[in-house]
Amino acid sequence: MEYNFKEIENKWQALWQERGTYKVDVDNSRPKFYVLDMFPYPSGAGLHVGHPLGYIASDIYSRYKRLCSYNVLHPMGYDAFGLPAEQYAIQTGQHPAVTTENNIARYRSQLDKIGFSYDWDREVRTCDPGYYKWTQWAFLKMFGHYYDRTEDKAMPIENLIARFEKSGTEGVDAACTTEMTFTAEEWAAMDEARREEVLQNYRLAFRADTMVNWCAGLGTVLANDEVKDGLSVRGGFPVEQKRMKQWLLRVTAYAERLLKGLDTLEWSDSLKEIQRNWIGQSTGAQMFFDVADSPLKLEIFTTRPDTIFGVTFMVVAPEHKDLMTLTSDEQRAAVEEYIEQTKKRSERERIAETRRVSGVFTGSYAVNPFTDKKIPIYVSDYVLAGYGTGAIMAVPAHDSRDYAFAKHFGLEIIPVVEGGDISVESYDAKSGNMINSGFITGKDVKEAIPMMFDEVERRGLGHKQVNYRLRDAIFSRQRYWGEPFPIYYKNDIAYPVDESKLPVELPAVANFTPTESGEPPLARVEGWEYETSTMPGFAGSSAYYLRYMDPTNDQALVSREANDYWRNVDLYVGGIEHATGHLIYSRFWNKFLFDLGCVCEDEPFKKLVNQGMIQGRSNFVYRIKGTNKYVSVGLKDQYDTQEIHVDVNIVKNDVLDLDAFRGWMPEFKDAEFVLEDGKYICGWAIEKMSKSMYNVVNPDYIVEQYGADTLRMYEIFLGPLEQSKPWDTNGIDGVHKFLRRFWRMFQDKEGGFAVSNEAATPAELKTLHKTIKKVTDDIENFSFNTAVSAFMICLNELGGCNKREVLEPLTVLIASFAPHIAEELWSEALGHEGSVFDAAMPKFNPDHLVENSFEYPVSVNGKLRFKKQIALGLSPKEVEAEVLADPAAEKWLEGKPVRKVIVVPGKIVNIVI
RNA sequence: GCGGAUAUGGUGUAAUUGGUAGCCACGUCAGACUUAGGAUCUGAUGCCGAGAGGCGUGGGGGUUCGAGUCCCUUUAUCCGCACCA
Repeated sequence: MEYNFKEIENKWQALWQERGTYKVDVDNSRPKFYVLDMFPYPSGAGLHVGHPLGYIASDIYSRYKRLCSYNVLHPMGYDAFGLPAEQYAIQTGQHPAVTTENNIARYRSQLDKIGFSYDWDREVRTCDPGYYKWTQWAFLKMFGHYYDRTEDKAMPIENLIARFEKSGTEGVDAACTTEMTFTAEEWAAMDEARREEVLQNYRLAFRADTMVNWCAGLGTVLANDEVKDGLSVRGGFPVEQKRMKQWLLRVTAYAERLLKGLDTLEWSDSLKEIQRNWIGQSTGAQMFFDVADSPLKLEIFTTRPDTIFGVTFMVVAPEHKDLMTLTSDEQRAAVEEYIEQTKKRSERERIAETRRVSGVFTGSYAVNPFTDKKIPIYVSDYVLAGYGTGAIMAVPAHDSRDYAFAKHFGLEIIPVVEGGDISVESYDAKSGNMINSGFITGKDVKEAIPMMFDEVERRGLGHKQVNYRLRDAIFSRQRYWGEPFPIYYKNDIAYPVDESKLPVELPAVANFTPTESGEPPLARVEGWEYETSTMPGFAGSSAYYLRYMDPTNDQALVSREANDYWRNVDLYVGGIEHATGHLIYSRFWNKFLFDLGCVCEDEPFKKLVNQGMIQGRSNFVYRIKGTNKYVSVGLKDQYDTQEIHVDVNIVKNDVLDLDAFRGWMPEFKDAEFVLEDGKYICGWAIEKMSKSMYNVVNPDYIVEQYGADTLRMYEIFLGPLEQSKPWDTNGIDGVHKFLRRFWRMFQDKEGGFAVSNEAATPAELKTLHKTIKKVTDDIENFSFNTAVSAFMICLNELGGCNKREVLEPLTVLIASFAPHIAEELWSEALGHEGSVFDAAMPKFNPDHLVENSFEYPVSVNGKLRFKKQIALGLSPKEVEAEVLADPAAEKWLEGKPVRKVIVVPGKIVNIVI
């Protein structure tokens, strides 16, 4: 009986569905384990062979945990709202609701073919009203809360109002956009509009007039993580800075907790580092500089208060709030022109011209509080309005940007730290002795910094301050395909929709295209009485892992019972591209819900594994220029050729199928070839997998040709999970061959299933238990590629062994990787009823590994070494004699039977007991 | 510029974590069987050399009895941040 993977896979996929094999529920008698994949955007292109890698890895782990008798939650859903889905709809001229539905159906059929263990009863779609009700609900909660720094958590906005009524801002320490001070009387005197304006300064979801990333190509604003190098991540359209009134989430309120929480997570160091950089914490001093002949004080932020004796000028950002006040009449025209110029420069230009020095003197002077010298105040766009206070104290001797600026404008440069040569360049290092610096002269920089913090505070010049690079997330999009805001307006005051009225459903419209002006599509809907922007893509994906726990609950996002049991995600598998987007927002969202007492864990994703990207491997043919003749790669240098991508599906092991090539496209119909060794060998290169490079491999095709089990095992056999690597269909035969061999082990010579009940030999048991140990260790370490190797070694060693005692545990062991074949063999060849996944993971028994090596202490040449055993220039026999005569070794070996002493000449000693 | 990662045969990779580098596959070569096939099985396969032997983990240095692994330095590639004070 041949290994008919098609029949087996269809049979078991149907049976799993019929029996509800992967359905899970809260079961307090068993420990839970939650394995989550980052749910996909159902794009129009469908899955290519790279997409399922992470799903396969998490599926292996889920099945393994289940075999270890955990109650495993392993759900799947669709991130269906947002730009990608909408862009696809616009491109194809169909309604996003229709394309989304179609794309989901296609994804589902592709996923089903691979044989995943998802509990599809728990599927969520972010575009379902029943789902986005809870996205809107969370938004309302954020609207109704502020972040209290004293309590270090989110608190109801009513508490803040009560405090304002009682004592104004006195004693209030809350996260806000701009610091405010007012009394209870002043609060009482405010009208409703003014009060709401004040509250928006504190709400965790708030509306503000701020500089935003405006993308005309997409017709919407974007969050910082959706912009890269001045271009939109989706579509690559230019992005400009524009002042607009937008909804934002006060993510910055959680900056410190987001940073600290990282230490508790089992994430890769590189991913944690990306998040740390994104949050960008820096400790420094917030200080006030007096402005000469003015009541104004200039507030700055610096991480190097030690260099204050070297401050020779100040710089403010073009958008600085006090700039016009600082500007003298003589300089007014020049400054105004500079501001105008800055506005015109796009984000891209600013990035491109990073090192170009520009700026204008404001006409005012500040006073250096430590030297009492008058120093000029400049405006320049190298100072950013959005970071710190939008103003800096410039220390040209020790900051390369200040240095360039000082050189350009001929300003004084005073060195205050020893080291470097400031006639050539600034000395930026944070080490060396202070010079020219009054009371800190002679101190090291590391000592001087804390001394200056103290001195600044003692003199009342300012205080120590922690700053973050992280910005509040822009939360509105001028697009159609997203969650509507549960907000309506009266006299431009925002009011929340009552919770009982949720969800506010997205209206069906015929025209959903964005507009150039930024007027959202919903503004065209007659009778639409709510906010016309919609929420961004990350809104729906921020709490989906909670919804899987209790997907149909219409009373709560997740019930207390379900959340108490499933808690948070034990293993999260997905791409690293979400490091600064989804993975920050989700953590923020979860921490907020945690503060409210809605969820029981502070962090959503305990362990996270980033699968590497699977790239394409393109093939090329070489056309001799001006002809229809193609030359094999080894001979191409003898001709003047042109490289042409050729479909990888008509190439096998880099050998071109000539007939298939002639039939591929009309222009190749009469192609002629210059062969080498009778073959046409193609060139190859690693590139992104994309249609235009003809290197896309569809998983459906692989499943058709080799079966899902082969696809699953081959994907992970390609290399380490976390590493990026190219897909190469060559080589898949090795894995397929392995599965066929495994299948044949259960058969007799006539080809019928027959397993022997004969007892296994010690050698067979040794192989089996070595494999159990290796494979379970490898799964725990996500080293799936080496686990597959271990299976292959196992079969090589077992030869034709067909004993039940060996095959039965092997079948369970392999079931996580190749579930279909395991199920079939489990029931048909081994005669079990029910699923192999109701069995238990085979237990490793070290007794079967007869030979064990141990380290032991030994003295050689008078030196006692405990770590490893060393023999210097001795023959094996001499070492053996010496080792056995060694009192330390003797003591260590006491009572242990010595089987063998292994000596690698002159090098190693191992004792086998 | 700052931060992170990677570098091993023709190819993908492995290495008990400092102990005989190249496991397992692909490919290639040779052989067996054969209904001639993209089936199955067996063997060989890092490089140089006829051989003994020598050389070999991007380059250079170091620690060590011993380094793919640790340290310093350098190069290349990829990723993240980027005028962040």
